[in-house]
Amino acid sequence: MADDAVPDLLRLDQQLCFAVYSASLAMTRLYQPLLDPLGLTYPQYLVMLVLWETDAITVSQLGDRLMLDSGTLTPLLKRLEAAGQVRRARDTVDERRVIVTLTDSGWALKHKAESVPEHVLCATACDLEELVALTARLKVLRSNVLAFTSNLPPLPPLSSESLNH
Amino acid sequence: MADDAVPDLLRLDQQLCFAVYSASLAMTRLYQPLLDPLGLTYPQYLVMLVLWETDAITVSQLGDRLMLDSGTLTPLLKRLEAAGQVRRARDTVDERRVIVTLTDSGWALKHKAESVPEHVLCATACDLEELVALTARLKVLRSNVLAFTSNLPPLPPLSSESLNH
DNA sequence: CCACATTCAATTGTGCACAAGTAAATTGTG
DNA sequence: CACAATTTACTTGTGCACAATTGAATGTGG
Repeated sequence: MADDAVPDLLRLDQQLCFAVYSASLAMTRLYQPLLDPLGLTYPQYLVMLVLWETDAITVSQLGDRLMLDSGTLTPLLKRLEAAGQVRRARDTVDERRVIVTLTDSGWALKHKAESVPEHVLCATACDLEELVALTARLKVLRSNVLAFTSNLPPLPPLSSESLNH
Repeated sequence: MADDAVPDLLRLDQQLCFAVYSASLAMTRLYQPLLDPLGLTYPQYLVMLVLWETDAITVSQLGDRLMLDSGTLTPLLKRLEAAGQVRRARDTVDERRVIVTLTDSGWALKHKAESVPEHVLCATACDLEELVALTARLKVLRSNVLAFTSNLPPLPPLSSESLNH
C-alpha cells in the first residue's frame, strides 16, 4: 500500500465515524436546555421514554432496549429514584431482578415532556421524509456494526484488497 | 393536543435521536478492540487523526476541529502526553496558548492505525455510496442542530402549530 | 440433594463530556 | 500608559459509558 493512500482512508474514516460521533454530541447538547426544566439528563430522558412505553420492567430489560449495561443504568436509576421519578424494588419471584416502576411524579413528567419532540424536530430543520430516511440508515449501520462486533472476539482476517477500487 | 397524539411523537423522537445516540455508542464499541493494540481510546484516536493532518496546533484549534472544549481535551491530552504520543508546550509568542505536537512515537502510530479504517468500513457492511450519503445527512443534521442551539440561550417561543401537517 | 454453571444487579476504576469558575496573558481603548 | 474586556487553558464537580469483578439467586446435572 502506498503511503500516499493512507491519508485518504484516514480522512474518510473521520468523515464517517466522526459525523456520527459529533452529531450525537450535538443532539445531546440540543436536548439539555429542553430537558433542564424537567430535571432530566438526556440518558435519563431515554430511560423515561422506555418506561412511559413499558412500565415496571427489569434493569436488564431496560438495558436491552437502550443497549446499556447495569454499570451505566444502576447509578442513573438511583438518581432518578432520588429525584422521585421511579421506584426500584427486587422482584419477589426472582430476587436477582430489580423492577423499575414509575411514580406518579414520573408519569406526570410525561405531559411536561410532550413539547420536547416538537422543539427537536424544529431544530433539525429537516423534513420528516429526510429524518425517516436518516433514521433508517442509522439503524442499518448500528445493526451491522453490532453484528460485526459480537462475532469478533479477536480480529477478523481482513485483507487489504477487501475494499479495492 | 389530543392525548393520543403524544405517544407517536415520543416514539418518533426515540427513533430519531436514539438512532444517532445508539449508533454512536455502537461505533465506539467497534473501535475499541481495534484501537486497543495502539493504546488509544476512541476520542484519543480522533485527536490523533487531527494531529496527523495538522501537527502543532493549539488546544482551542483542536477543540474547533473536534467540537470539544478544553475541559474535555486537557485531561485527554495529558494522558496522551503521559503515553508519550504528544508534547504540550506553551506558545512562546502567546503564553496563553498551549501547542500540541506529535512525538516520534505519535507519528509512528499513524502507520499502525492504517488498517483501522478498513476494518471499520468492513464492519459497517454498507457500500461506499451509502456511507457517503449517510455522512452527508449527518453533517447537515449536525450543522442545523448547532445553528439552532447557538441561537437559543433561552427557549424559542415555539407554537404547537409550527409542525402541523 | 448437592456441586456447578448461569443469570442478574451492584460495585469499582478509568475515561470521556460539559458546566461553571479561576487565573494568567493579551488586546483594545481612552 | 493604565485598565477594562477578552482570550486561553486549567480546575472542579456531576453524570454518563464500560470493563472487570463480586456476590446473591436461580437453575441443572449427577
